[in-house]
Amino acid sequence: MEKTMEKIVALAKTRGFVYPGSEIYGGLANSWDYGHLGVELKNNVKKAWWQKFVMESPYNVGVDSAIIMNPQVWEASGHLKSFSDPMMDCRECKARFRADQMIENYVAAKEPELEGACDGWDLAKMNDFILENKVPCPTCGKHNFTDIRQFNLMFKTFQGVTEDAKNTVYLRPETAQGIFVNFKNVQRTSRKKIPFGIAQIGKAFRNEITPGNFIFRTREFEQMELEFFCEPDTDLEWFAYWKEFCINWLKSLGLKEDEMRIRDHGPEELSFYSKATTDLEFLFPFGWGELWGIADRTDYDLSQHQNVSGEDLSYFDDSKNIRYIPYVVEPSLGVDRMALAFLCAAYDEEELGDGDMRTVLHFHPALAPVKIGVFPLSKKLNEGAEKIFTNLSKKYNCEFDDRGNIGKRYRRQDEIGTPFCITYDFESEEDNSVTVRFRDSMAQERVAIAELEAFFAEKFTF
RNA sequence: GCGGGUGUAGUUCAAUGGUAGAACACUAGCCUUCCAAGCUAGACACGUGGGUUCGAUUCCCAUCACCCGCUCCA
Repeated sequence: MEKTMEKIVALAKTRGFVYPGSEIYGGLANSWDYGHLGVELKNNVKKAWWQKFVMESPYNVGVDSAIIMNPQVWEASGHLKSFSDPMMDCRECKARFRADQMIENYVAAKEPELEGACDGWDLAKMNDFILENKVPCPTCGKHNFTDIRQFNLMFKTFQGVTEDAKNTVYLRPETAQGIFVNFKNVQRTSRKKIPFGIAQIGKAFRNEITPGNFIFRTREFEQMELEFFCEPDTDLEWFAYWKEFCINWLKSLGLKEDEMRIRDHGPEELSFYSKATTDLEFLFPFGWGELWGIADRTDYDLSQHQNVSGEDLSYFDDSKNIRYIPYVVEPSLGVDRMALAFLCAAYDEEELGDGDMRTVLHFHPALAPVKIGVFPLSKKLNEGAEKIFTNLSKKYNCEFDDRGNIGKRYRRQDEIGTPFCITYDFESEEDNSVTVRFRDSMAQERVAIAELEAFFAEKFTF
C-alpha cells in the first residue's frame, strides 16, 4: 500500500476532515477549513494534550492570552527585528537571496575584519551598497538584481479607526509571549512554586514565504505551547524530562517508533535565544517534518520583558532564600501538523481477499472523530437503535446510520476511523443485546444493552 | 516571488468548435439485510474573466487555485 498525500488530501476532503479554504470564491492560497470530522479530530488532539500536560500534571496550569498584544511585546521578544528578512532576486538566474547575508558574505570574503558590517542598515543603504560595489550574484556571478523587498513574517494590522503607524499592532507569531507577559500574574494567583509550567493552546500567524504540504505549514495555525519555569542550572535536567514526556505522549496515542525521529540541533543551527533545541519529527508521506520543537530558552524572554517593561519578573525562592529570573524549557507543538501526523499514521488500505479492499483509519480511540456507529439492521428496527444512540451520545460522539446494507455501513465507519460499531438486530428486541463490532480486528461481541455504558467506559483512555 | 506542470460532478477519469458521458460516492423507495458491489428512480460538473468565432468546455490571452522544484522558515 502506498501512502501518498494525494490520497490523504482526497480522503480528507471527501469525508469532511479538511476542505480548501474559501472554496466557492476560488480558494485562498494555503488556507484550509476543518469539516465536521476534522474539527472533532483537532479537538481530540487538543483535549488529549491538555489532559496530559495540564489536568494530570502536578506542575502545569493553563492560560488563554490575547492574539493582539501591545507591540512592545514583539520589540522585547526580538520578533520585530529578527522576524523580517530583506529579500532580493537575481534577474539572470532567478535565485533568491537575503540581501544582508549577501553583503555579509561579500564583505567577509574581501575584508574579514569587517564582519557584521551591515547590522542596522536600512533597505536603501543595502541597495546602494550592492549597486556601488557591483556585488555579484553568488549563484551565476552576474549583477542584475530586483530591488530589495522586506518580507515581514508578522501579520500587521491597525487597532482603532485610523490607519496610521501609531496604531500598528501585530497578530502574534507564537503563543509563547502571552505566557511570558503573564508569568507574574499566573505565579501569584495559582500560588505555584518553581518549578512549574504554563500551557496555552491558540492560534498564531506567520506570513511564511513558502507555506505548503497541505495543513503542515500554513500562515494561520494553532499551537500548543508549554513554558516550563525552573531554577537556573536545572534547565538541562528539565529539558530531558520534557523531551521524554513528549515522546511518551506521542507513543501513548499510537505513533510508532519507526515513524518518529529525534533530532538535536547543532550549535550553528540554534536560535539566538536558545541553549539547546530538539525537534521531534514525523515521517510524513512528503518526508520528515518537525512536529515538536523543544527548546531551552534560558532566561532570555523573561529578562527581555523585564528590561523593556521595567517590571521586576524575578522569582523569590523562600525555601532557599534566593532570587532569580527563572529559566524556561519550551515544548512547542503545532496542532494542525499534529492532526495531520495522526491522520497519516492512521491511514491504511487493507486487502480482504477476493480483491475486496477497505480503507481504514486506525486512530487511537481517544482521537477518533466518531467513537461509536449505531446501526439498526433494518429500518424497521430504528426505534430500538435510536434509544441506544440517544443514550450513548450523551457521553460519546456517535453516528446513527440506517442507510444501505450493513456491510457498507461498517466500511463507511472504517474509513473515518470509528473504533466501534453497534448493530441492533431482530433478536435485540427479544434478548436486549446488541452486536459490538471492532474496527481493527473486525471481530464481534454480543453485549447486553444495559451494560453498554460500562463496556465503553474503559475503551477511550490512553 | 521564480521555473515547470495541472484545472470537466463529491472522487477518479472520458469525449467534443454546435444538446458534456461513465464508474464509484450521494439521495428517495423496495428487500428479516451482520462486512461495500440486489432492484427501481433521482440530483450533481466544463476554476474565473476577457478575446477570436454565427457559436468556445475545446483555440488564444490574462487571472486564480493546486502539485513538483528553488528560495525561506522561532
